[in-house]
Amino acid sequence: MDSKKAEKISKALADPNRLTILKEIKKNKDCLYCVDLNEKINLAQPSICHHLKLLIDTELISSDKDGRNVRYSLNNDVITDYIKFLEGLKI
Amino acid sequence: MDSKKAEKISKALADPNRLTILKEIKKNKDCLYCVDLNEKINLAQPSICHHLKLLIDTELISSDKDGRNVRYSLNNDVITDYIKFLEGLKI
DNA sequence: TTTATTTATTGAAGCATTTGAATAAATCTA
DNA sequence: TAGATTTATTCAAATGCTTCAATAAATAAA
Repeated sequence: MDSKKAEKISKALADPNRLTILKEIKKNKDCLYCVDLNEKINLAQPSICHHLKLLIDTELISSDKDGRNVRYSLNNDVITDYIKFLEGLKI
Repeated sequence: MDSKKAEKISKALADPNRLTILKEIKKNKDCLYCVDLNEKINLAQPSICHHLKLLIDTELISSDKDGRNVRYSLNNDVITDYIKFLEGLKI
């Protein structure tokens, strides 16, 4: 992973609501519908949608259309690559 | 490491110039003077100072006064803790 | 087909971050 | 001590990010 990608992922992780979304996805065993987040996060629906889009852009999560819902899941491998980048910063 | 701290570190890592500073510290074997950065980074001195302060605030780096210079060094343990937080996000 | 539900988009307000000029503070050197 | 060098601070402009109201689009249910 290059610096540009790491910068984008860092930016995606630099928001309390987006971290909450990631933790909720984990809590729901890698499967979460957008509508469930409206109950968990104190934000208007377009704001949640905006954060989800940002997480998808960085490929931290993926989306799967399921009827009129969308199911979100975590991309472990992207986090793993990001961790490798961070290990590379260490002395 | 709690979410609040992880969020701050993410924010600190979410800037190309700050990532460059960290990489330069590594390149200089965990020992870098501020004045050296002026040659490496295309920013005015107050801007570099601002970024360094931010990295110090998150404890990603430490500063040691050395005469009229300041020596910056990396805190591996904070990166390690941040990585542990990220591992905790994975499924 | 009509209505309800879920998600996405647009646009604007409010807030935070980045940047550098000006300047101050600290310390080294002559 | 006077001048040079290095780092820090203040403040304002420019830019970017977060948020939500309004609205659209897509699909399910009645």
